Amino acid sequence: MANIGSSCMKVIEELETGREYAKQLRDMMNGNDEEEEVVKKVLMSFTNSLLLLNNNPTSEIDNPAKSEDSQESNCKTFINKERRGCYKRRRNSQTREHESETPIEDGHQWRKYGQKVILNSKYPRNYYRCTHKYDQNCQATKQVQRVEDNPPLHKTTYYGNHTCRNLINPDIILDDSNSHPSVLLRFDNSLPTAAKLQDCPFISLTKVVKKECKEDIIVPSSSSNDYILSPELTFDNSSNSKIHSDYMDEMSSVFYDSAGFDQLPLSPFFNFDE
DNA sequence: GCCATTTGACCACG
DNA sequence: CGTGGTCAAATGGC
Repeated sequence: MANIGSSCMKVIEELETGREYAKQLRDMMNGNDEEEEVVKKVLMSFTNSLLLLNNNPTSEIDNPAKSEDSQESNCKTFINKERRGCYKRRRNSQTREHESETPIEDGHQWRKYGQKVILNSKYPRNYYRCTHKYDQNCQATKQVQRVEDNPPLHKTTYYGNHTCRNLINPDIILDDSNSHPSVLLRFDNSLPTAAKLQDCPFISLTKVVKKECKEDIIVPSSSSNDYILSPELTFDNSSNSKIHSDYMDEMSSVFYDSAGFDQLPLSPFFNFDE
């Protein structure tokens, strides 16, 4: 686990950068009251976030019990090591389901993070997140559950869209012409599972992303249209500092909860009022 | 030692 | 309060 204190400092740095950008935008505004109002709100959100973080000194970070009551619930995961399972539960939008006799390979790398016995289900449900959750803030998750015995039938439910760019096999991850260009799923192919990638000709890609790419962050090309996070959000141009994943999780959850996906590439800002 | 998986704990939601 | 989704320490394979 990353050092919470230093991560916190990075978050603060990012927020300060965001606030500066918001100020610049405000200064560039000329006359449109509606736009100015939105920018003011954005500015206020950055300021409030900084205030909240600055009111939680590192001593409290190291001693979660002290600050428990003062934390917003969605900050607990970030601030508080000891309290697991605290998160913003996703909504049911942007799901896709697929059933097949074997668990399908969709060309992305997944990491299992949980397994749960489901009521009235014979088999446990397996939870996977994208391997690039932390290095590229890819929010895609999937759930795989065996639903039938004979013939074996596995139901895979996808949540969110991949924003990562490290495909195991780009040939099978093409496009979804009905929706956003970052939706990169197609179900009519199969590949070996991630665990069997030693045999896969695309193994070189998996080596690039070892350690879940904690070190090998790949900056998305600004000319490409198949990522949905604005680069302003993700990287500090001046310091070239790396993002902190937990903060980006929250940012992204705001995206997923409050915005339509077709708006995502356009807006580097969020509405924290929701 | 590194990394992915396992599994119990935790907490949001209905 | 029960269920399900996620976290993170423990564990095991390489």
